[in-house]
Amino acid sequence: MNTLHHQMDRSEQLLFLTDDQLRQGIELMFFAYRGFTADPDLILENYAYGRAHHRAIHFINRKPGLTVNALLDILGVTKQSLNRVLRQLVSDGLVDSRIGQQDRRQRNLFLTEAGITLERELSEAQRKRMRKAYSSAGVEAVQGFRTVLEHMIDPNLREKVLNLPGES
Amino acid sequence: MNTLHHQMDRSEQLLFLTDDQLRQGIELMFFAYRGFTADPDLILENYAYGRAHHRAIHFINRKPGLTVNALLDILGVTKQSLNRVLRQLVSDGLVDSRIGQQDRRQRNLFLTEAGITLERELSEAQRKRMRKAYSSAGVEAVQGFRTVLEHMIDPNLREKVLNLPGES
DNA sequence: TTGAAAAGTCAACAAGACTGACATAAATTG
DNA sequence: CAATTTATGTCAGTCTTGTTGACTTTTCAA
Repeated sequence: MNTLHHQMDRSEQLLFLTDDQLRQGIELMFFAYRGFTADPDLILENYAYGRAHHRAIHFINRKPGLTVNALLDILGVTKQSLNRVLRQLVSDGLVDSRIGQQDRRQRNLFLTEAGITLERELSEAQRKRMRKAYSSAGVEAVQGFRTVLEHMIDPNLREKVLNLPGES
Repeated sequence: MNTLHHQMDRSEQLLFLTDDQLRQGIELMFFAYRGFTADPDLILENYAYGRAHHRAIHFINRKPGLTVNALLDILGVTKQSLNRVLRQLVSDGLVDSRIGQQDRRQRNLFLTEAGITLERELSEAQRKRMRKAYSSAGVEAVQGFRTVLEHMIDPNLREKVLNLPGES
């Protein structure tokens, strides 16, 4: 019902999106995501950590001092789930949890020196793969990649997530 | 050490890839993958199935009659892990496991009518999101998206996986 | 015939999600 | 000020999906 192109809006007609082309995109996402997580996963094994730890470390590094609730919001997991990971990271000395200045109920999360070191090791590996993919694909491809991914994010989260920029 | 661009090859110099741009790509992958799996996940809940079931169903539909070993190879999990899922799907009447014609040790996997129905429901949802993203992004963006993702796949798997085309 | 391969199974374990219930401290509101 | 809400943390139990290791059956191939 897609191949005879009634019912398609203008942009879809321009693209001629067959189910087969869409399926290729779907599989590409599946296999690429596996590649995307492969390098950090290997590193994390040496520390007996998992992806959950990586994600926490990434976003704490990304927005130093963010609160637990803010992190929960970004990660989209329950506080019990995050807490397990966070407790480990704090007791292992990778994350520092400081009582909030304005609101003493809140906890502001920071990476310690050790935390920053691990974050760097993980993100170096991930950037290396991303850099290779970007380089092989070329400038225009990169822009296209970003645009499609942005549109794949849930509309509710899109704004929140794309406006995350903190540091640089 | 990336910002002062020594040590970069030609294509990287052309792209001017800062760590910050790469980090944006990384986060885009994270959030987009979440969107990518969100719709099927909702559907699967109604059947008390998970992503593992979805993946099996997807690739059995993709290459009807493929063997257990071939599926293991694609999915990259242990046979014990796959077997648990497969056993459910077979006993629930979604997958048919037939003794191999040439080699009777093998099992050829097929979707039943019910399996095809569920596959369609799942892939419709996923294609819908993919179609929207593609349409909003435009033709050139789609090509770029595909190119970058292809390069993000593990080099070992890349060939194997991109040459999967079976049906259409 | 002997050994290897394909598939299946049992058992135990771990990570990382979930729900539900409850506790504490601090802020906010009436 | 008292009552309520918010932010965080924790305990306990469950589920899915992955893992290792050991073992069996059937079948093919040398």
